[in-house]
Amino acid sequence: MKQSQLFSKSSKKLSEAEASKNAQFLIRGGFIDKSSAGVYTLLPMGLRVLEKINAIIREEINAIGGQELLMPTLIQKKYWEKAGRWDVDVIFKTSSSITKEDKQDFEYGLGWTHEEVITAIATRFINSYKDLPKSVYQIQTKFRAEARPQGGLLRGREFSMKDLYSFHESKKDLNEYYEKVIDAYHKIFKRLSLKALLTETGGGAFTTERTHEFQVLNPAGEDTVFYCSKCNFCQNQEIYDPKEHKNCNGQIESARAIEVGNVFRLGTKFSEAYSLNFLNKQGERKPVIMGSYGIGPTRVLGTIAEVFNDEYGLIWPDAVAPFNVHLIGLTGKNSEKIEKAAESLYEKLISLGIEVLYDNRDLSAGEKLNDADLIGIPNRVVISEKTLSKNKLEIKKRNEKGSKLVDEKELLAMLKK
RNA sequence: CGGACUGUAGUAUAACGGUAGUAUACAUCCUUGGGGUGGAUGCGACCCGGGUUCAACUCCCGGCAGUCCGACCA
Repeated sequence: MKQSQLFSKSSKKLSEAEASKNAQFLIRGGFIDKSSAGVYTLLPMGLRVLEKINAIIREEINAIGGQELLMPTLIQKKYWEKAGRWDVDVIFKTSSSITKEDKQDFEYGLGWTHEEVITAIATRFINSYKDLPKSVYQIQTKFRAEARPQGGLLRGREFSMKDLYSFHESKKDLNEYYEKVIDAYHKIFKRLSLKALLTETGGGAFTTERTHEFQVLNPAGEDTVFYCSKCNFCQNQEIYDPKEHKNCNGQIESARAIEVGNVFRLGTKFSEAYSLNFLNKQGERKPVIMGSYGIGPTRVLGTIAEVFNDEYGLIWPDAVAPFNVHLIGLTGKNSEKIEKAAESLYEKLISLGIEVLYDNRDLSAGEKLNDADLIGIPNRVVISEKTLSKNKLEIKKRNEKGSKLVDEKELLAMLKK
């Protein structure tokens, strides 16, 4: 991608009112654009990052047998009513009926979660113990009428969500799958370079049992967790009980944290509301036992931006960076020569399958270098009069201080790693 | 949803009851050429509705929108 052709531009200043770091850097860098409170456009570069996050999530969820599907966003009133979730604060409702005569049939709520829809669908396909277990997921935009969106991408009214639902014949089978999902989530967050603590918390309205969420320690988080510096003990403030920290002499500390994922044992709440039953081996009719598991990719994007940055801008981890290489031609007096060299390196990197953002704009060195810091691509490669005269290239890692002069061969070897 | 504050060029900001200023971005030109180079010219704005007034971007009321604090948060 040539930077001169990029749809977005970076900007130097942003309203001081925009408090969160992730919003500041993502908006300034041209990754997202704020449309209204809690509602954002993902600009081309932001979408590239999001798609990389999604790809990692898909790989790991597919690996535990999740099958991807896509449910509707417009969900009729009757679905919500069955489980008693039509009159909730967070639901966005269509403001008026489509036809005056047939009002009832045309009331919709925008999907803020999909337990009701997936359960209704499953009644068509799950009838026997032979049909179990099953698990399906989607990555879709969710809508929630949050009273106060805040923290940039951390809490929005419209956001993307990977929601996975599983169906089981027994509690035991659910519990086994629950552990598998926890494993998969650990892998996902590790690949995303996020240190996510498996945290015990309450079950909300679903269940009196404990459930789990994945929390990334960060001051921008809305939750407070208590965790042990030695063992895996970690509890949300909501349920924290120091007596439960046993067999370990580690110190308990508390910190703010961002919830990037959660796992729930739904039990039979929805299967009973929707008569999702199956016949077991003995021919007995039983409600299907369900689980639901969420990760918010846009919130993950915001979290990564919130965690990986310095005073100059973002520092993307390799796995999700919008590009691998930011190639900069510092054109000057000999601009033709430099442009030519940069252009040919650009073509070469592309032919090798390396994702490159090539800054071919006619700007001063300072502007280009500052922009590179703001955008935060992991490898910065500079071609200039100085490097050209030595027949070398300069490479600098965004997360390291010094730069190196190397020849093309060495550069390619470094990038292949 | 309660409380506080704020709405001015694409963006960020200033002043003023009477001609709306600056920076940046953008356009053209000159200059500079490894950390937002310097300069010239140009383009471009008072959230909406009502009220007070000779006159409202400015004061008052209502709406809408935003930010922050709190409550809420599968």
